[in-house]
Amino acid sequence: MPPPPTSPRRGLRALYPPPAALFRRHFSVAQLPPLSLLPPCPSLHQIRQAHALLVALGLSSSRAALGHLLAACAASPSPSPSLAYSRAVLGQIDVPNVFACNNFIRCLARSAAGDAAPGEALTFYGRMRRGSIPTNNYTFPFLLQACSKGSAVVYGGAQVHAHVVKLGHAGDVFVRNGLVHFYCECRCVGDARKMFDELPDRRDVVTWNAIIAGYARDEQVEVCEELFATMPERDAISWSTMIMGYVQGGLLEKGLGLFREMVERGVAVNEATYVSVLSASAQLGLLEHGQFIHSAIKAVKFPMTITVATALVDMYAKCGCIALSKQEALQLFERFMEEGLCPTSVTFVGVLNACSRAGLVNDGRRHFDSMTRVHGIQPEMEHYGCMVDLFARSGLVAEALEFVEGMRVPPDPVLWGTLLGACKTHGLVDLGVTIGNKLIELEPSHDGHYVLLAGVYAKARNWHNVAKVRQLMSSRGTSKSAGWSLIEAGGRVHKFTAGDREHERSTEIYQTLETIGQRLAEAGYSPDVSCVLHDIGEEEKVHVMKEHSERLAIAFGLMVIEAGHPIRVVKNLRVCGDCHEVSKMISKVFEREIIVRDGSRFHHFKEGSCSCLDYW
DNA sequence: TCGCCGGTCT
Repeated sequence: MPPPPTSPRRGLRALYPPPAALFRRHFSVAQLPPLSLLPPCPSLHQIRQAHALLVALGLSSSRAALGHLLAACAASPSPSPSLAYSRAVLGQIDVPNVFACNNFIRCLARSAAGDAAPGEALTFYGRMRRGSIPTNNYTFPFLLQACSKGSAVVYGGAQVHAHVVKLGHAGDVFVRNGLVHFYCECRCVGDARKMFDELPDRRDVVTWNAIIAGYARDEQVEVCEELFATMPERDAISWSTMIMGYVQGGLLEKGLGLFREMVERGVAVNEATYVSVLSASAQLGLLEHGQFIHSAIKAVKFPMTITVATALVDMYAKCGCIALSKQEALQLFERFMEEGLCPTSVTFVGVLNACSRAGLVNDGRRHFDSMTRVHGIQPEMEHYGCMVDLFARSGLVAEALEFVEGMRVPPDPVLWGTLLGACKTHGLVDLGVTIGNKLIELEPSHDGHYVLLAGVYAKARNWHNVAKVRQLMSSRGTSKSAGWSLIEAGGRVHKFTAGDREHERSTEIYQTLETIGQRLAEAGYSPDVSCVLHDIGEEEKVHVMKEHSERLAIAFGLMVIEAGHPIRVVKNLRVCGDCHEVSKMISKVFEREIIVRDGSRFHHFKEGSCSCLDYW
């Protein structure tokens, strides 16, 4: 009888000897084949596969191998969900060496700022010192990165600085850059500058970029400009940092101008630049500009990374024009999910924010759910904020409150502020008063809280308590910041305050306001004075409101901005209800698109409606 | 094994 044919299984087994034996034959332990096969940014799944191979190879307790596994965790694109895993890996090493420890600190440093993990890095460093595990120059950049994450570790960072000096690493450029970044991050740009000035020959382009970023964060744009002009060499990051400096300092047009210069000079535009410029477009509400950048990204076939996609989602969410593209952000999100990109927690802020602005309650619920359940992303305050805003604007105040109850962290003042805004809008006086008083207690010098609380009372026409809140505010030494509106025309910035008569064309402006008033009255407008918090007569209130700064700016815009072009106004405070209504009507009656960026969001007034869907 | 920039809730 002939022997039975070899089954495929047996054939395979013949081809592949047990992996451990194969690998032992071809590689030494130091070469760590399973780990060297990992891609540069491995997913947790890929890391686990490599780990399984290590076990099969009998390397599951090798200090070197486990150290490399930790390095892979640190480089993983989603370190936060794998933190438990990193801890477990570290726990497998009897006596961790400096390499393993450094990479574990890096894992901790890379987790979300709100987590306890960055703080834990300092504790862990302390254990290293006490356990006589040596530290090296690699330890400190990671440790400082962790310190930069949370304000709770500011003093820890200063202690780390002392250790850097004591242990002789103060000359290391990487360590110095970490310190400059750390001081900038905790708003001590002066200390960062000391580091920067101290050893001029221990600086590289990163040091310059870091200090420019520090001044940018501090809104000291002139210093940024000076440093940018004098730095010995610039890379793409220098350019995008300077662009960001302009954007954060409110000099948005200048930022976009520098971007143009960068492109003209042939500096390679990188991911950060696209993100900066998209952010500038978003903040300016320049939908068309943002779309132009989007098409440029497509034209040069720039890789659609998660970061770029997120910036696009953010831009579309913020610029959302009424019918045109309010759901573009969500469509984009769906599309890149289909392409298999892995969203980050920031992506979800953009997505949830888009849902909130578009009033899409069910989509918001669905995305929030998939974020936590499918992607394992722990919600942060920003996500909660979007959800609360979403519920509140849809009138689901009870659900908003229930949601707050179920949060894993206590609400921050911003979130309470969202709820207070909802109380004002929906006329929930009792709840509004409770929250308002709580907020004033939390942040007594924040003028916005008093204004909102007074607004709650004003809505109920309780002028007595409106006056009491105003008194309380002044007795605390807090005053309502003066409102102003800006408009750009003829290459100049024109600034208006309420009732302003300083402008050279003031007479014409007030005549235009009269004309506006007449035409709106013909269209059926009647003023809503509930936003005026002074205890004055109704007639006087109408008068005060009529001269709000944005009305002067819009009137001026109607005079000088060519027909067919939108009127763009930037205002520091939030738009009042009546100015909002008036702007809507002007957009219809005068057939003019008006774009007002107020203290909290954009309002695109077009054909009688507003992109904020009347909730802000 | 490293650092700098960029996207986030009223």
